[in-house]
Amino acid sequence: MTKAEKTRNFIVEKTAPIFNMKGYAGTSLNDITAATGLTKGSIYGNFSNKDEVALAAFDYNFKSNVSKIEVEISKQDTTKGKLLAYVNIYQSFLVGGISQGGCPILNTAIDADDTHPALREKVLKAVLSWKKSIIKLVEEGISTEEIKVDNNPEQIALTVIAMIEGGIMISRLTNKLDNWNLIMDSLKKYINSLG
Amino acid sequence: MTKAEKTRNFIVEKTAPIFNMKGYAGTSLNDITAATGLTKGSIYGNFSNKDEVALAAFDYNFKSNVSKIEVEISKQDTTKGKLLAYVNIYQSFLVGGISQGGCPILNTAIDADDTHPALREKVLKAVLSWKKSIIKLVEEGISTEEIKVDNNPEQIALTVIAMIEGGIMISRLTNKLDNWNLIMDSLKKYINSLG
DNA sequence: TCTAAAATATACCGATTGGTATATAATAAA
DNA sequence: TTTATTATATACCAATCGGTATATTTTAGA
Repeated sequence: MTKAEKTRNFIVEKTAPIFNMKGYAGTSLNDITAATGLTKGSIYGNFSNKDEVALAAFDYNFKSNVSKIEVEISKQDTTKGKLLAYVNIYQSFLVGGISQGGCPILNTAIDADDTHPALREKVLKAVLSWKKSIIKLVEEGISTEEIKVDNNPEQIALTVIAMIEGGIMISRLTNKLDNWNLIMDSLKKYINSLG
Repeated sequence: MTKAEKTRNFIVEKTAPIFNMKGYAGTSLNDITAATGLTKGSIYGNFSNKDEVALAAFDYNFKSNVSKIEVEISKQDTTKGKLLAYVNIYQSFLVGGISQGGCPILNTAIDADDTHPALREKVLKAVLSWKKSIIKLVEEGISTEEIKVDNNPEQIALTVIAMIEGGIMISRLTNKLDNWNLIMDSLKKYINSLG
């Protein structure tokens, strides 16, 4: 890893939580230099513009998210167990957790939806990939007869994602873990009703 | 209504969709003057700063939301019917609808959560008031035995809100009404399972 | 219709925005 | 250790940011 690569990673790591909290328009180059201790010259020596930093920051936030999910999912050996694992993982977004500022998918989706096509495209792919992995999980559950055949895997995936992301929004806004627990209890009942 | 009051309302009406789409940091005073056709002098003659415009814009977005909800809810005479009415109302956020740019509660919650305490406080109150009105609805349903007694009204309220807001995020991002319909089908089943 | 008050427009302010040209410093190969 | 290259810092740019003092216009009451 060259010096530039190290610096690039360093910049991304330091700015990822800022972009997640303040959004694209709300994060200035001054924020970036302050968080890294570097100067503009160094930032622009490693990225061509603010957009590139923001895109790399989202990739970083999402990937560190995915890797944590894969670890937790692999610990479970049933489909329901794997689906329920999401609850614990995303709870970490509320109590400080992985990415400061809540779920990067939710934050970036809302931030970029009407303003930043390139960033929007990245979040879209992230959601579709999340959806796809849940669908795969459910289909495996159906084939092992753990999940009833009459279920629609895509509907399950979308419902799980909606409840988690909606739950994060409410619980972060109200700052009440109780709210999260109540919503996730509904999600657990939903998952348990599938088979 | 004085001239100033008219102008104030006019500014709020014209800027509300912009704040909803671009967020607080993403909306500039130039956006405000462009949308209204007025000058900075006129804006600052009616508002003391950008914050005040943003706060008024959220109030406007939320209130026009609430008034539409009240109309639709009052058309229904059962608790389940009233709860299901939310689905149709919030669907209008997807197809252009009331406020351009999606649900102002979701957008502003994500936008202001870590950045704008005053705006955050307003969204918080909006969500709590929404939650409260659903709880009231459910409690009425319990008293008329339409809803089973063993249900937790607060949990129902939080679950409904989470599914709607999560559903809006996904459906707006993917730009697929099918996704919304699938999530709302889950919500309908959930509501119908309550009694 | 005249006039005082209210409302809007003009012209400006310093600060900050994203970005760049160039000088300096650090790095790694010879 | 010298040197070419790479990487970072400095100093600057025009444009835009939110905001304001003041001039001009519009409004409404006498």
